[in-house]
Amino acid sequence: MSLPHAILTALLDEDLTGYALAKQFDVSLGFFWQASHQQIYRELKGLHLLGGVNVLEVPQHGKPDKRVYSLTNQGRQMLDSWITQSTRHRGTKDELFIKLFNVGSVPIEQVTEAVEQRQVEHARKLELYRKIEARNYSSPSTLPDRKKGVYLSLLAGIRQEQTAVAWCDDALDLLATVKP
Amino acid sequence: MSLPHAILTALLDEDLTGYALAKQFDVSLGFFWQASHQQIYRELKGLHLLGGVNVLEVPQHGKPDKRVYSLTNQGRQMLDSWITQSTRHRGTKDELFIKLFNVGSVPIEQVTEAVEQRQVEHARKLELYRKIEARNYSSPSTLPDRKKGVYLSLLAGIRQEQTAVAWCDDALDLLATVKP
DNA sequence: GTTTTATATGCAACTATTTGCATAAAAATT
DNA sequence: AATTTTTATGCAAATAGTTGCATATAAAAC
Repeated sequence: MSLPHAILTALLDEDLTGYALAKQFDVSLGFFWQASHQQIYRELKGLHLLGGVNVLEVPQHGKPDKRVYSLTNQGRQMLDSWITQSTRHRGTKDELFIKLFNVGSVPIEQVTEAVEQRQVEHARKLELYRKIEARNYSSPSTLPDRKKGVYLSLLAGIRQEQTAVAWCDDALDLLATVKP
Repeated sequence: MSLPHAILTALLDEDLTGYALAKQFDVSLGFFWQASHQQIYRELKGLHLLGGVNVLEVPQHGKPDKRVYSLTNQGRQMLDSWITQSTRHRGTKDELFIKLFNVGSVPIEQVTEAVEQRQVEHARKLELYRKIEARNYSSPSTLPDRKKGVYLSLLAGIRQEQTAVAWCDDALDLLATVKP
């Protein structure tokens, strides 16, 4: 039930094609709610049927016609009423912890390797988030209201990744004491 | 592809019925990989077909027969080979951030409320984790190898929740500056 | 005494998500 | 000149996960 609203949210600031939405998801909202282009195209169709978005078909030569989607008033209302509904929280779902639960029963090197790889991923993401922060949110005290939520999301991402990187360090230390 | 391995992992230390597995998931592995009892019963059937688990049918009066599952050598091998496979990392998927991306376009009270509720959830989980820590992991330096991974998972949980609770504080501060 | 909770299993239907495939041309790179 | 990437759309199938239902008893709480 969230993807449609994520799409409507992405359309708040600009009109976008399905393709552009997918790209957008890769660099901002997608940090917190990923979606493939197939999913997005499917949902856009659904949202159009429900009247949440308008389509403007822009003919192109050779390529398939561009379909530029924009938010309707009804789409805005959908967001408004969705916001009031209870936010459901999915717990963590992470294979890495299942692997950790196997420590002592399986070869330790593989688990250690998994944690090392994970640390690299977290470090990369942290670096990326920090770059975005430096570029767009260097003075958070003067942010316009419209950007405060996005900034807070980024901040959550940064702290999550920091915590994760630090935990990987400690985990690797303790895993090093496990007999093979 | 993870739930079967989560189940095999839970069977490492003790034989369990589907029902007991579901309960187990609610208090340990399930902090990091939740599953409903319907899912678990379904997967157990599949694992039995694949030879990963044995079943012992224990007749009972009135209630349906108890089916106690135990790990087979093949099940152990499944875990061994799964451990070597690359760990895939699902990014965050959290509605709350979609709501935050709406700040400035929707009534702010609702978003604030969502963050407040979330903070309560995180605080509750943190408290629970700490209790478990105090009860079972008070001296992490003398832990047997078999428990080190579980402890590290718990530690990750604790740090995640701490980070989240603190972030909620800061988020509420900034959201308080948004005009309604 | 009645209601609720815990034990114990499972099917069926629905919703959500992922993966694989398919097309087609412009633009950029090698 | 040839290859790769980017733009742009979408179907179909498979996998995963949720929700609703169904059954049935014992034990505990009210």
